[in-house]
Amino acid sequence: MEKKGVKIDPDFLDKKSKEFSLYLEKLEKDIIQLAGEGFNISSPLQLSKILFEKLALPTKGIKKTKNGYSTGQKELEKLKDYHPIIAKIEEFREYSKLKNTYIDALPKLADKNNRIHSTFNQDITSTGRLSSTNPNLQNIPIRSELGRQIRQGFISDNNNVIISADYSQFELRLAAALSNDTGLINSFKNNEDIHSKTASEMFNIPLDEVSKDQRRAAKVINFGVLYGMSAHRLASELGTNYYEAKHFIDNYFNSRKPIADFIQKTLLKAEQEGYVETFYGRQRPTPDIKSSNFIIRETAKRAAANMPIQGTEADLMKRAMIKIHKKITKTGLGDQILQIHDSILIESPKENAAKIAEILKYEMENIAPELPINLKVDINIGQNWLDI
DNA sequence: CGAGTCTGTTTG
DNA sequence: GTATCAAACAGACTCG
Repeated sequence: MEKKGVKIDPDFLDKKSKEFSLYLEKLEKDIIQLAGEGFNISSPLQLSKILFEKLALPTKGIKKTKNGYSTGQKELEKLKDYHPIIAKIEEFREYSKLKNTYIDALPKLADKNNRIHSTFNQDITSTGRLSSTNPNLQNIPIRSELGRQIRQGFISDNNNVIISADYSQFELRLAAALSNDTGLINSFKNNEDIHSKTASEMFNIPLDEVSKDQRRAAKVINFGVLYGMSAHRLASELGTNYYEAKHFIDNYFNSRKPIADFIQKTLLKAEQEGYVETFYGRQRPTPDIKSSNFIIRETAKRAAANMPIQGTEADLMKRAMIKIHKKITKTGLGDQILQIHDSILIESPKENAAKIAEILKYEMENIAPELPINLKVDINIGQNWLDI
């Protein structure tokens, strides 16, 4: 992946850069106007003074940092109704982040063939995942519509296509497998909507009576509570009160006994053995589990509960990548160009795409027959990273 | 002036 | 009373 690199479209990114520049200038003008004086919008310290001293916006419920009131996204959201400058600042942050970190940075790193060669570190993370640096190609935007467009700047070479293979619900499937939660395992086997299923069990109602909000709550819980999300944060994410959130969490663990037991077992191991491990034996030491400091100790517990699942995912991905190298690269069909934790990207001549798709799906879905879970892989094919 | 920290934003 | 895990990076800022 490092040697092959991934091709970008510098003309596309240059065009985007100019668009963004124009709009940022306009935003900056508007913000200065609303503030009544010039200042560096990118400086949280200066911005904080403008918002909370000059404009005297309410500070009730605003988090403090070392240097004053916080201007983070969450805090700005609370101020939105008090002043039109807030929305502009949020927009300024979004556009400048995308321009500075991606649109302008990526073309500088390309070689003469317009390919970017990231470094994939194999000995950095505490769970066994890869990490990507210079540039980090594992955090290219996708969640916001504006940011997602940047993916159009990642393209295949002439006559080639990009093929993506993503594990569906990787984390939850691994949690089900490692805890041997037969109910959850069967739900996956039957291809059920897992968030709706969770909601129906949590709220003790039939599957077809699950409301949109109930499904949304179950989804947040499926991703967060597994690793120790507090009732407090769950309440703020769902917009409900603390007691209801606490009730949700209790219900969740009551209806997912095997997962609750698995977490307990993992924590006990961390305390007694001083480490936790993946299904295949990759270890992470857990010295902080015995810390006398509550915050450090509780943080260590959450990290310990998370590691076997995230780490087993990482083990499986690495095993899959080796298999794919053997079946796809060594046979001359195509090259791996990126790995993003639960997802692999291949570049190949377009006439090989169908064959590669078939190999990817089969090899990745059958990478761990020893685990009591069926893995599911989604394949997409396109000319650029936005279309897949 | 360079190294390191802080704040804030991006991803799985 | 404390509270989701795992990463990288830009720009501002501080320190020696």
